[in-house]
Amino acid sequence: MFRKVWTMVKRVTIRDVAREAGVSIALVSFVMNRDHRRADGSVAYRVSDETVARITEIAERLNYHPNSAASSLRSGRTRTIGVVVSDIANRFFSDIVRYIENVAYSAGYTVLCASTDEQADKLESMLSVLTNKGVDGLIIATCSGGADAVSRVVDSGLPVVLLDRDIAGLDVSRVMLDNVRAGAMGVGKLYANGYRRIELVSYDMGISSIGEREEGYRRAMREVGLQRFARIHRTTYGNVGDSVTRIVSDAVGRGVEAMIFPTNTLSLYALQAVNALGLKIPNDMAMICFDDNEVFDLYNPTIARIGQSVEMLGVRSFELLREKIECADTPSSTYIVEPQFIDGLSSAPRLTDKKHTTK
Amino acid sequence: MFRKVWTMVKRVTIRDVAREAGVSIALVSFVMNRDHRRADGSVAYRVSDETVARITEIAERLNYHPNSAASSLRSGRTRTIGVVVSDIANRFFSDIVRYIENVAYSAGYTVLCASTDEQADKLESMLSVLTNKGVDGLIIATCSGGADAVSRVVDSGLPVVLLDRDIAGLDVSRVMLDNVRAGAMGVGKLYANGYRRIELVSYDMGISSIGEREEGYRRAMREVGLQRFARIHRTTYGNVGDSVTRIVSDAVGRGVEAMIFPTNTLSLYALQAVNALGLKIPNDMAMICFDDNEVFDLYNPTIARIGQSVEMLGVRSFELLREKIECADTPSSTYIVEPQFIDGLSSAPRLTDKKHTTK
DNA sequence: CTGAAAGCGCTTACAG
DNA sequence: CTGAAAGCGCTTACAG
Repeated sequence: MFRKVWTMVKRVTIRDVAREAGVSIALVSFVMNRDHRRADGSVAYRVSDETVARITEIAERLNYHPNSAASSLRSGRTRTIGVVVSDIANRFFSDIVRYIENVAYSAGYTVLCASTDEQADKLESMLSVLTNKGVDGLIIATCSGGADAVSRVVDSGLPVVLLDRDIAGLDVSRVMLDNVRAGAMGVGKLYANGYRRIELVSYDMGISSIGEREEGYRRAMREVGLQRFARIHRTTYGNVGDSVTRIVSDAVGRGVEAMIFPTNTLSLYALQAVNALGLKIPNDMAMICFDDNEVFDLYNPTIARIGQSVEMLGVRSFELLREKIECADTPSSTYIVEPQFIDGLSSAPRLTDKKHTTK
Repeated sequence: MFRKVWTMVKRVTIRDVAREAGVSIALVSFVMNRDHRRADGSVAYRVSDETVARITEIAERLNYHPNSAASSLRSGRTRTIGVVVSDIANRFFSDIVRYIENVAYSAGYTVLCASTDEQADKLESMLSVLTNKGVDGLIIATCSGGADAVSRVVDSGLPVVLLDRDIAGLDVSRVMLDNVRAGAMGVGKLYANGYRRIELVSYDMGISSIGEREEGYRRAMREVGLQRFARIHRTTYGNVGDSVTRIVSDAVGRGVEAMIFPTNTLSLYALQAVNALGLKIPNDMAMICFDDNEVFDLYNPTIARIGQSVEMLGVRSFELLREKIECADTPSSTYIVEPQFIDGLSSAPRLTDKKHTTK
């Protein structure tokens, strides 16, 4: 049965090309790889133009395609990278992966995807699958409890870029949002529009982005003298729906004027809660959401949110990874994406007859 | 520089395990692959339990991980599949890819993603990249003009499953929606709720799913005696926004009572148009959308739509592919997903004082 | 500027 | 039940 398959897909090898061209397989190999070598800057180009032309012509005519397993086995490189996120069906990550894919393919790399569902054991198993596959590097959005598994991969010497979520103390490149500023930004906008009792709905998940956004919120509340109103609600990932509704309902009952939902998933549950409770936004409660989703502009009223450039997150994380892969001495670097406030009626200036004091 | 990397990631090889265990490398190989062999049913299990235990224990202790490049080179299999869709950032496809990923990983396969942006030349280049990588099989949502490139891959003997979009005349497995029925379903629901002047907004793109949904619409209109109202508008992919708004505006002006938007992308643009035009749904115009998106339930009014099980699309396409990969003689089969109507207020019974005649 | 040769780490008949 | 040996198709020093 296998023999049948074998003969069907019988590949043209480098040997066939070499024979046809009357040169050695080494020369064919050299010609086929000249682009990569040039990109690396590692090897000088040394074959005459006519030889190159003849060999490439013959390769094309014979329909030669290098066997990448053989190439990988010999060279130790696969030109494949792994991208590990919490869930590729999560719009935030699927957008990023799309940009990574774009730049990776045009750089001659191929992308293996994996989702962790925010579970450390899945992260670990994904990392082991991908490293066994021999990926040249990894872009990782870690999850709570994932630090050890990621550290082990980093220690093995494999190039890693941390995306969106940090792990302290690792010598790796990083691409993340300025989360503290993003958290503070929500407070700033709401404050400027007359809201004072501003609360935050967050996760109890131990990932840096969440923690930093909370920190930004806290600091900003302090800075405008509202620390007495500061309150952070924490929901559990995977069980968010009901608790968000409960939290929002309770908050509105207590006279909370505005709430911030610092991830796209929380934001969607927040809108669901608003609908379920029949709240008038922003009169019953103002809100600022996070990330991007088409619903924010389609909803009535439009939803103000703090966005981050998924394009930059994707493109930069690939670029930083590529540098590490193609030049082992590249020092680690960090790229910080600035949050962008996208206005919406959900945080429109507060309508009120009584004046608020700042104090 | 490379030597440095080499020593850092110096792998434990099968030879080290064999030496440590005092057996041949062949036996180690056999033990390491026993699971896959069992799944194939192709080779009988023949090593004593104690030997297996000893070897696996040693492999674990030495932290042995098989080199998959070597394994692929020798065996001709990579345990990697390629998934080609139009855009992985499109919710419909990212959902499907997520399910494929789930089942693929648990079956020991890894997933390479690629997006075509509905461009045949990108499809072709993606297919060539993925086949060069030596994927064991491909799940393909083709695009307009992609038939030739896909046919060539199929002819090469590589297992292929067509997802969501058909190409006639190919001996491959298929997983698709019952598109004709889905198109008809929209008409049926609207008709039952009193709407008569029902039009369809579609693409001018040559993919089967679109064409079949149009066909279903046309047939259903004929069957309920409304062919005189049947009208299909075609927008151009990549330039949909403005034209949808124009089409909707014009339709409402002509007294059209309901419109069907037969893809998720068209649906989102439709909602944008409705907002831009300030239409009251369903009074100014009823609407039925397609696929799933959180906005449909969050929008006011809620949006009725025709959904398809992305889980089934993903899981089945992997299963059919796997069968083909692991048993070359498996005949092609087709799995049809039934459309599901999910109700919403956007197609609520028509409020009107004048009675409509069916004729 | 070009070639001969070693070898990457496995899997797979085949022989015992 | 187990081992010796060939070889998958490349890349890479090295020699000329």
